Amino acid sequence: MPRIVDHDQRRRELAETVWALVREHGVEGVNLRLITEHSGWSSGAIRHYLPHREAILSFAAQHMAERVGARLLSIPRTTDPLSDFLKLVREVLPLDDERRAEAQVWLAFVGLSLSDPGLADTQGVAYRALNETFRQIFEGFSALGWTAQHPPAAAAREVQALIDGLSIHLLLGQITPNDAWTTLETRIRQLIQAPAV
Amino acid sequence: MPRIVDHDQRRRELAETVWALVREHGVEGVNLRLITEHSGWSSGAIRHYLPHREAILSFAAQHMAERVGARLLSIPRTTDPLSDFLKLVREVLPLDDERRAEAQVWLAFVGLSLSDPGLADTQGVAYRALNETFRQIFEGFSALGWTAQHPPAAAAREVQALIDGLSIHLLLGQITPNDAWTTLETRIRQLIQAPAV
Amino acid sequence: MPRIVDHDQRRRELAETVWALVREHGVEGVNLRLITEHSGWSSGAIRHYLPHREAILSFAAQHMAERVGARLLSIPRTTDPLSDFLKLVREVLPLDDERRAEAQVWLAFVGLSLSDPGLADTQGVAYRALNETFRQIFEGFSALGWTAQHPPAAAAREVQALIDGLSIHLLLGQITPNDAWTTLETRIRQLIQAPAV
Amino acid sequence: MPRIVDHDQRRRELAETVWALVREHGVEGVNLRLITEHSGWSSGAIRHYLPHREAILSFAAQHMAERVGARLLSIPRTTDPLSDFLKLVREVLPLDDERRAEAQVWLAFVGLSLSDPGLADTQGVAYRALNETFRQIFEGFSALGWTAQHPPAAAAREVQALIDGLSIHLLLGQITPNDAWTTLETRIRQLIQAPAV
DNA sequence: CATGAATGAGTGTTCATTCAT
DNA sequence: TATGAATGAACACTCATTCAT
Repeated sequence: MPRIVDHDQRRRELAETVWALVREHGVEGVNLRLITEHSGWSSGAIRHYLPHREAILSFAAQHMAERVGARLLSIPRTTDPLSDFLKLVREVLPLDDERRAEAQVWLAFVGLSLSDPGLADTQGVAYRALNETFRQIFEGFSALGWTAQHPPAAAAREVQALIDGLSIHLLLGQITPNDAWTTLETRIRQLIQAPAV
Repeated sequence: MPRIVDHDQRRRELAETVWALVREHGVEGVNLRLITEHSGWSSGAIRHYLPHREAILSFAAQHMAERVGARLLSIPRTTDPLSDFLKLVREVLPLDDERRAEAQVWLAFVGLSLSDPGLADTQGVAYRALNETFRQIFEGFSALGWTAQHPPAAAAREVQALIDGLSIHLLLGQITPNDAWTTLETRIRQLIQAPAV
Repeated sequence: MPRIVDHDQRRRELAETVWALVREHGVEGVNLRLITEHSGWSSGAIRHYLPHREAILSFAAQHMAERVGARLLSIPRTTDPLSDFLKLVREVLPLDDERRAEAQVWLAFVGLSLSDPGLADTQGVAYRALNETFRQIFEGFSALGWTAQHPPAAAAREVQALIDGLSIHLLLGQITPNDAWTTLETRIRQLIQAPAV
Repeated sequence: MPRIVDHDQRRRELAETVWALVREHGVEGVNLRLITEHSGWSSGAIRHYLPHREAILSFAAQHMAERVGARLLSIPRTTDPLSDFLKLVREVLPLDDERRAEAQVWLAFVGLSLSDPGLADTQGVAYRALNETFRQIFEGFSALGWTAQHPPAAAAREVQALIDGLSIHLLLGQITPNDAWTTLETRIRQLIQAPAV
């Protein structure tokens, strides 16, 4: 009997190699030679798990979205929902190196997804997942009477746009992590205000 | 006697071909064969004006930024500065087909600029030019006493992030032009409020 | 205790899969992946019976020749030798779908055998076996005084060439089964004529 | 101005290299590396004239058919039509090395054409061109009253099948050039008989 | 200025074969 | 016996770039 292999585990391992290469060379700069060299696998072995380049990149993009999503879910809830929300938002902004790496991969794939319907799907799913999360949170605040004038969907939309816009500017090195965070936090605190007792 | 040719005019003509190709094939999908076929020029002729692929793409990105910048400058000033500002902001959001095309090119290049220092420069210049424009406008409002609590730089930063984030979501087809504009306009009107007399 | 397996039976089963694939993809289009998929065997299992691709193809060609030969031998003899001969000849012309499939495999291998000595051997053996059969038959007619002027060997040669030529033209779709059969039958009836009493 | 090149001349030159390689390695054994090595051209140069492997092989097959056709047309007519016809037929049988080489290429392509519609077309055209030539010749004999019982179309069909069958057997080394020629000549002389005066 | 022929390294992908299990 | 993971050379093809004309 041949060795038994967890195909999905292998794919996830490979995705991490791909992320690193995407950061360094851009998505289109990632080729199979680089992947074989950095992953230590032969091209044939890779093919067992992901049949071609497109599948490799697509899986890497998808797995990245899943990883971020999973991390958001793992944030513990406290008795302070505003603080919880700020913590969650902090998880997606590229304020430190790890998150910056993730965002680089995200932006590289977003740029490509404009002319690649497959990647566009992946990006769409990721957008909607986060949007839904935000909307539910704002509905929670709304139920508490904490968001006077903003409909939850509009607030979710605005915060998400602000996050993605600030992310780009952070990645381009045009704003500092501090400014980005202040901008976002200030706006969120405006949107969500506990009613005076 | 060599024919007299306006090199820069030629380059600009070429850039328009490149934009169209970037939209259809993505930046990395643009190759010289496509450019020769769609521009009607031979590869050798192209070489006279832009020596290699990188220069072609870089010029196309730069010229795009300049075109948008020029359009913003051409907006006439009226006696209603808020309305002027909203008009200006509308010019950069991808709400119609023309602007959408521009934004596609922009985002394609942004995605690439993460792993390409040359393009990153171009994007940085474009960012700072717009940021400066916004800041000056907000300073104008500030001088009028129309922006109570927001420092001009912070307001400019926020609006610019909102624009770029909404642009991405528009390009990805995740929000409607209407929602995008409402989100942006509402926020700008919050930031800029004429003091009660 | 190892399972007892009839190796030759397995090989013959495999050959039938290979024939089908040869018809659809051409000899060179047949690869191990296709064979594993269509035979339901793993590549390792195949290897037990036929060590490599060349052996697989060679066996398939050989087994095809044997199958045709066996069918010819199984034709019952009657008291009418001319009719028997015509029946035999009908068995090798690709006039119906089954025989057409056989002939396709034959021709595919013939085309290859020009640059593959191993296959050429197989084709040579098949040629000589049929030639011998034909010669003996013509010698029979000769003994009966039914073939006035044609030496048996020459007649065998001509009929065999006619069969193979017509087969190619049938396979290429350039003549109809009817025309092919008429051509062959007419010629055979000329070659073999019962003497007037 | 770049060097001016006769594309078709180049293609014909290339075809000769391809023929030699087909003879040695079989059609499927011909790869671009071999072609570049034996033609002395770079792969890119080849691409200028024939865009991919399929086009190279297809052109080689087609050009071979055209070459044989042209040679048949160049045979001078004499006052002895039977002798002319025998001369023409000799031109297509692989009796000497040059014609043998041609026939090898032909057979290799025929074998492939069964699973390749494009090549099948080429082979069909070649078949019909020769068939038409033969039929017209037999009609000429018929008009002279030299072919008593055989309809021209049937005679053409038979001779063509005989030629192709004998060609295969010659290529497979199963008959001698002498036997092949005797078989064919004898049969043709039977089909075409000047009426007794 | 302009052409397009020519280069050849580099790409993704295929595939027969090996071999640990 | 049998599996299928793993190998890596080979393949057709692409492409930015060079350069003689």
